[in-house]
Amino acid sequence: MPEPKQTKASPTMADTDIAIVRIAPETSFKNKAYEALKEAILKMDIYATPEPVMLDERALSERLGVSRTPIREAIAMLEQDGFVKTVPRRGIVVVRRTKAEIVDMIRAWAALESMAARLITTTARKKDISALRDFFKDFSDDRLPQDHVEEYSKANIAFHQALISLSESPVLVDLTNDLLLHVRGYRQLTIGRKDRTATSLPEHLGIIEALEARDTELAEKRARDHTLGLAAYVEAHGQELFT
Amino acid sequence: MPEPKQTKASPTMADTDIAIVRIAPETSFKNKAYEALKEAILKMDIYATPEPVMLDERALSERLGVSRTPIREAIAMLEQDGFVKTVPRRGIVVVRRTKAEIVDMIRAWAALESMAARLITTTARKKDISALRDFFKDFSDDRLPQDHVEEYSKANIAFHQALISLSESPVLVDLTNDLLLHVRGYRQLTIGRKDRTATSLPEHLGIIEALEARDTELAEKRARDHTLGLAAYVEAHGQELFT
DNA sequence: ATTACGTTTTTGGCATACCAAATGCCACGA
DNA sequence: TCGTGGCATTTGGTATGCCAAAAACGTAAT
Repeated sequence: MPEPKQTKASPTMADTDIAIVRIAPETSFKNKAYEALKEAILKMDIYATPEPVMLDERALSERLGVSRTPIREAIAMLEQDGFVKTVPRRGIVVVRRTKAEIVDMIRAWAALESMAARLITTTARKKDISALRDFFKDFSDDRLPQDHVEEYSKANIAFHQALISLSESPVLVDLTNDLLLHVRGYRQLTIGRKDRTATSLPEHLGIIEALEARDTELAEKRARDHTLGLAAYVEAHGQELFT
Repeated sequence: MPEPKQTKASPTMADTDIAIVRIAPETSFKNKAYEALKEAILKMDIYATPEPVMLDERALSERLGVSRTPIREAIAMLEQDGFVKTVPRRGIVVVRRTKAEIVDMIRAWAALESMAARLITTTARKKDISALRDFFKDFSDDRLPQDHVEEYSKANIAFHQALISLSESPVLVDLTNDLLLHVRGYRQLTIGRKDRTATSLPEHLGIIEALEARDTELAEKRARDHTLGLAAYVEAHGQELFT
């Protein structure tokens, strides 16, 4: 094995030469198809039509300009993610979550985020914690979140993702991101509701304060209760959305 | 190869006959390969050899008696699970987790389990909660867990899985099962350690008591702290295991 | 018109062939 | 001895073709 032996005083190749960046891995068609399909699925409003949304391998391979093989591998990956379900000899159906499933996911999210909050109180820098306020700097008493629901919704998601990231726990980050992807479609119509938006911002600030105070238990509790509140809200008011 | 074609059976078929159970879906080779490979990976001790463990598509397809196509689809799924990583033009490598990653996973597990405990206090039946003690009925002051580490380890895992199941939250169940699969390999050598085993059983009983008492906060705290204790233990003593 | 039944079409599952990049081996030459 | 270049091999990536199960369609009998 040609291991880079640093003591090798070879005249031909100095260790001090320009940085070679390992070239470009050039993602495979399989991964490209995966990304493309994932994005397409997340973009569409799955809960709009009553009939199940179906995918066709051959149609997809034609549209993406590749053969069925990488498409099928991408489908297999998406199925692992829980985005699609292929029924043998029937077709590939985009999975629709029930309200109960969404609520369940939000609860798991709450669990992970509260743990993130716990970790943050012991490891994150004050500067980074305080920076979380910036996500809401465009809102104030003069510019209420409930009057700019769409914009606030984006800031909201960005805040939560930044919060989790502060935990410096890749597992927590990845798991919550996955959950968020599933919840998001449903969420477009829920988190943005004015009635919840009003209480959202103060709760966020409360979480930040607890983090800054290094109050582990309080931060955990506030983070948990905030997201559990969303779960309860969806459970109570989600009926009008679908099913 | 000409398969013996089974001709369409009876001419008339009454709707009133026995319940047909949708036939057998007969899992595809793709899924069979997925299960087989997953089990094989979990069974082997990945942390035994210094060199990375590699898989070969063609060798696998030959051993399992199927073509490369379903094998590749199975590999794609395993990669989504994080069990393997395929490096283009290089090979498929079984992923080895670092101690830090294992600790991180255990923390996420703690988060999910504490949420499960929380839910259980509000929904589970007393009878089902109490039944959790049965997992440890073979242990007592006369038969200490630390004297039967292997056996206790199995009971331990079964207890945790049963606990999570009581939450009746499919998401929590699935997520923790996934995490457990990853931790398990590492875990064979950690959770079974005598020094931790001694304190494990009392903590479990403490969790059960809090659940029975419907003390949401206490149950959550005990469940969390118990598993976080394992994380701390691995972080402190896991060095001897690998890396 | 409706039902029964045979045919065609569609669709996912699987096998196979070929490609190109990465490696390894080995002969050749300084 | 050591490095160099090239050829054969290995390996994952992709394209294609065929198969059988199902659905879709069509047609004839009641």
